Amino acid sequence: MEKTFHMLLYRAFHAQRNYLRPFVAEIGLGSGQPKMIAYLAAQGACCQRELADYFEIDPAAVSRMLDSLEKGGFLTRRVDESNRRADIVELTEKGREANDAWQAHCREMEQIMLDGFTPEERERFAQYLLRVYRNFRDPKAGGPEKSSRPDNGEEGQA
Amino acid sequence: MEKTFHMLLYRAFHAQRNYLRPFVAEIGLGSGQPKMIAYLAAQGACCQRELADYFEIDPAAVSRMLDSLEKGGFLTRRVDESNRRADIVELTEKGREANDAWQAHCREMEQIMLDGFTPEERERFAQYLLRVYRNFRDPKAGGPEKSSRPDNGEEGQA
DNA sequence: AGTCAATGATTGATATATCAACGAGGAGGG
DNA sequence: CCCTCCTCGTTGATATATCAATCATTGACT
Repeated sequence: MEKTFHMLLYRAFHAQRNYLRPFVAEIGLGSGQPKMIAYLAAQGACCQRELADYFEIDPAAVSRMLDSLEKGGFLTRRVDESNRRADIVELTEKGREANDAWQAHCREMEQIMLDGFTPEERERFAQYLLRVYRNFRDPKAGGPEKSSRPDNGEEGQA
Repeated sequence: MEKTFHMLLYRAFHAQRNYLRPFVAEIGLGSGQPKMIAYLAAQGACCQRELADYFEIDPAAVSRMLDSLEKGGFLTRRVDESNRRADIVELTEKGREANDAWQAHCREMEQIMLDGFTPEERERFAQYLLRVYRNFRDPKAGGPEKSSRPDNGEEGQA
């Protein structure tokens, strides 16, 4: 059990999340919020649907996280006048500062987690993770056909 | 942003979780419950503290998940007479059957996610994930040590 | 023994996620 | 023009997770 990939991925992911938790709290964010401000800092203003699509989470989760971030002054929401269903979400200066602090912790974390990895190993590791992600997105369907995974769009977002 | 290890790990982990979700629901379990019954099936009866320690989650989360599993008839709880603070948690037959179904889905998932990986690549990938986990558990404490060689197969952790 | 700290489990408050249902706005076909 | 369908966002119900506080039991020290 300990050596299944399911468990190995669980351990690595949880260790990462547990490492970051105190830093995220110190910045004044909730555990799922840094990725929102990171996307907004990197890609600029966007609608909530784009955030939900990019991180593959439910739009409802985005809605509630942005409520909290907006109340905390990290971002603003305003109606998109060219499509009045959508909101335009944009970072404030406070949001950008929070992102800078978070990125610094992420860089430090990457040094710790990859300690002892050669550049070649880092590259291979990144490729392995990406291949796993792509295998889930585009399964080979070689065996029994499962129709539970309808086609989901393009791969080259952002 | 897309190519940070933080994001790559997030993508791989989420894809795995999203793949498993419909199967877990079909078995009649919640998203965090399969790992509980998997541990109990593999290691035998234990107390709740042991589950919390093994999966590195809060004992409160274990308590509530076991409430649900007990109510669903997947396991039983009884007081440990040799330490009346602790409960002994043990799978029922229904719990073992649920685990069998879950393990089957896990094996199928591993085939999908590692499609195209050679045996050597699988082994390297597993070692990389394990090294990341161990780097988080035992950080090098800041020193510029270049010669760490953590690829020994032994692990005396826990 | 009697006090006090540590341990195992539970409960409450809150954040993150899902799904389902809804309201509001927009796009096309009668 | 109006009706239908689709999209974007929100809200409610529920599951998983955290932290903090509590209760009961155990163990250790005086």
